Amino acid sequence: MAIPQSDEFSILMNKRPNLQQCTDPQTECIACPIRKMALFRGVPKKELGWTQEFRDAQYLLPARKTLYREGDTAHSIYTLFDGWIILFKILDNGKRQILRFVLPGDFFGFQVNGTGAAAGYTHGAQALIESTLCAFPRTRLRSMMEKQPQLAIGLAEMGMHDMTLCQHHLIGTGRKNARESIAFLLLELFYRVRMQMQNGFDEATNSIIFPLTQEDIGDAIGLTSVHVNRVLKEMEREELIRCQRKRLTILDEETLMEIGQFDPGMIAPKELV
Amino acid sequence: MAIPQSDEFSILMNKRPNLQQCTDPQTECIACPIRKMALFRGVPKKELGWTQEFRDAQYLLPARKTLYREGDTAHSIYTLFDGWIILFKILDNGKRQILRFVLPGDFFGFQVNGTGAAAGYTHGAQALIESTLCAFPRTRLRSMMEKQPQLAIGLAEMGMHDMTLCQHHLIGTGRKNARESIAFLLLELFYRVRMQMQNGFDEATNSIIFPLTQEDIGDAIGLTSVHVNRVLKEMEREELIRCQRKRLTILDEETLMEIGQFDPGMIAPKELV
DNA sequence: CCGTTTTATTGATTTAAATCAATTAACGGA
DNA sequence: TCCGTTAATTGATTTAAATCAATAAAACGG
Repeated sequence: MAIPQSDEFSILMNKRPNLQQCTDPQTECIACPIRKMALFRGVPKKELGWTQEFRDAQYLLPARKTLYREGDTAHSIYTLFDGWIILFKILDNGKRQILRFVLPGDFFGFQVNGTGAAAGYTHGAQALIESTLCAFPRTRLRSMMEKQPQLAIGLAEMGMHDMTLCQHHLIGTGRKNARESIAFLLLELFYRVRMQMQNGFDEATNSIIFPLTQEDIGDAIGLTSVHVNRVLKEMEREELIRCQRKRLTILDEETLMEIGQFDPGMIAPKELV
Repeated sequence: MAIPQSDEFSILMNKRPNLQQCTDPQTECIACPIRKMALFRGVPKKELGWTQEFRDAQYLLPARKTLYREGDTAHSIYTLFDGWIILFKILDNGKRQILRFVLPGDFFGFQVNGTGAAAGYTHGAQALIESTLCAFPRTRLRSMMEKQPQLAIGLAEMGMHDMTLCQHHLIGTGRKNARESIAFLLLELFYRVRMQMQNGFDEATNSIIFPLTQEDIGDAIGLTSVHVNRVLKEMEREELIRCQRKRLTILDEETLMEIGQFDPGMIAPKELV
């Protein structure tokens, strides 16, 4: 299947040196296995033909590479097809705050400052592991939504879900101690990977792929990597978790949920009505 | 002008004992002065007639009263017409995290767990000062959006704006110290009140109405009221601000912006495209 | 496989903010 | 205007987490 190269494509490739176009895209939108949880969840299958037209192309972003930086001109919005991406912001003092962990099916890149051609991303985006992205030109987003109101509703619903996660992170950094906050984050990511990543979860060992460094964890919840390490080590000594070799194993889910005040329902996707 | 009492009205009045219906609503939706920044921003004026039909009624919520608690059945979504409301969550340990400050024109009450009749609010809502609300029955939200896609786009845009604020709060609690975090919050609220509240801003003194207690400030950014007090006092000694008698005066905006790493553009309402 | 660069780990010390504890000031209602 | 309650203020002390510092262990790129 050939995907036509739009104008946006060449722009995108110039501006995003780390991207490689997928020569053999894995799916058409209509058959997309993650569609049910993604932006197009509410869009009837027969309508998905035109989604394909809007879509720019599928791209591959290698592990640890930057997709865009804060302030970069925002040409595209993205759906993550496969992989793991972080959105973050660097402060004046050099510290980094991770704003969001993007997993397959999640939609990102729509938060910008300014409008039209002057729109610039409010945050940076970087891959933790090799990731496959579907890119949609921003310029067509509004007409897409006008053509298919379900899309706007879907966008609002996803926004609501992201908001819930952001608020829980806020609670974590604001009103929980390191142990509680880390327990919550580990469980959140564990449940999300289990739901969203085809190959991320290993049922036999109750473990997930976990590409975060201890510094990443710290930057997500406002701690130093040193302190994250101490807390993780203690949790390992208590046989609550095992966190090694880019794999996170949950050994005592119940206790961990109590510590983190975590309930899977809290992070389940929401419907608007 | 008589507003018909819907079924939802009686439900609402039973479930929300603090609410009083406005006998003389201040405006029809079509003439609403805050519409331009609210949910109906994008809706053409000639279409606003039906908004009126969807709207339940206008209500008055006295100062310091609770509108709803976390877990309460979610019958309505709200637009704040006038006043000041906080959305918050109480943790197991009794601590409170303020999630959002709602100012006139803001839309809230749509974050729920569960669907349909089982939907319950994920957070509590309480008035800081006497507030006037427009209530819309949740059950009609989807049909409203299908009738008027602009509404869904507007909702997505407002969600994006709220998300930006939430992310900035996350940065504040996660990666800023008390002084920086407080400076940012004061400026954010100062700018928002100036933009959103007709009577909130006094140009002569460069001050705003500021009904937060020092405990509220602390609960918003993850500090104790004792520490908030010390930082505020120091800022007053430095002639950066004056914060007394429910009024906040900004004396040295420039320095304060530097301390808080604040830029008004960061919190400006965003457009989706 | 090997040198290089990141990450993880652990100990010693410091510090920003919490906690504990009183007072004083302001506010709201009778 | 008085009284009871809530909010603000200030000092003394403790503590969770940061910082500083030094290896050890993994991961990576040829």
